[in-house]
Amino acid sequence: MQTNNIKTERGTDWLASGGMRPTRQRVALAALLVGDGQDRHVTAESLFAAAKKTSEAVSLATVYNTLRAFCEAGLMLEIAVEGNKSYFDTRTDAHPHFFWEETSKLVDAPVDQLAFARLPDLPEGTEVTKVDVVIRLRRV
Amino acid sequence: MQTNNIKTERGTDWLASGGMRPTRQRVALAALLVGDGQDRHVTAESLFAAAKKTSEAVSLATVYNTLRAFCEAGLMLEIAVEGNKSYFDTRTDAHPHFFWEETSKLVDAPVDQLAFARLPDLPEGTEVTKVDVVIRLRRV
DNA sequence: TTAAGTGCAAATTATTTGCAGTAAG
DNA sequence: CTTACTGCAAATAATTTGCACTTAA
Repeated sequence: MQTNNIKTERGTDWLASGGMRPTRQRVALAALLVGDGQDRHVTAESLFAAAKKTSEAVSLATVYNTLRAFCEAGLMLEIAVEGNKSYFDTRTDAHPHFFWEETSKLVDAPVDQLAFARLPDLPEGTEVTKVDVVIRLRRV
Repeated sequence: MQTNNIKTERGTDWLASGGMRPTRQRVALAALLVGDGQDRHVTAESLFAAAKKTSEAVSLATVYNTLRAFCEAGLMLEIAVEGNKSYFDTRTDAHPHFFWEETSKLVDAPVDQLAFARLPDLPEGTEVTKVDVVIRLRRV
């Protein structure tokens, strides 16, 4: 199938850009994550469920280990929005998030629409590694 | 001891302001949390450890249940900074946090020093419940 | 060939819950 | 008294790890 070839190719390129060996499992997960060129937010469980639906299933432990590996390779970022489960984002530049509390859904917010007029003075001897902004939403 | 009476009294008042019955365990935890009038950030484990050092020990399960109850009563807020453990803050107004990644320490950042020039437009049919800002720090 | 990657099941960590006993109003 | 609270131990949820097997380079 042509479509899948393209997705696989995108995934393989993405892996290569992080210096990662294209194993069968990684290629399958990468195709799910970046195959359509869109940014994606997943939990280990949600990605595991998505993989199970394809012809290339991957074990849950490998999904966990692979997401960690993608983060270490700089291909993904981990985001803390709930105290109990980890979210992973394929977009790696600094940007804010919308989070629906009712459905636990996480999406990107437009980065160009966020601007700080002022950030708090940093404590002595520290520097910022990252500023996380999570805008929590409720249906109205 | 006079000091402890004051701490206990502050804790009891705080419980009352949330409409909570002042049981022995709650009073002990409240004294640790708000006894000196300062805002405090704890995890269930850190509060459990602090309680164990006093003459009024509390079981770990009760620490968990009580922190949850304090949040439901509006006396504390839960903050997500790491995907694996929950932090609880005695300060309940909207304010940013500093988080030391090396030590997993969480503290308040001065709220008056934070200002948004612009926030992203919200998706249709939603309203903001809360905007979380976590400034992650590294020792330099 | 060989170091890296994978999958299972068992281990760990954080947290919740069932239930019998205890205490506050 | 009576209902809410507590503590333990067992249950659950999310995640990691040990180890034998497999595979990309």
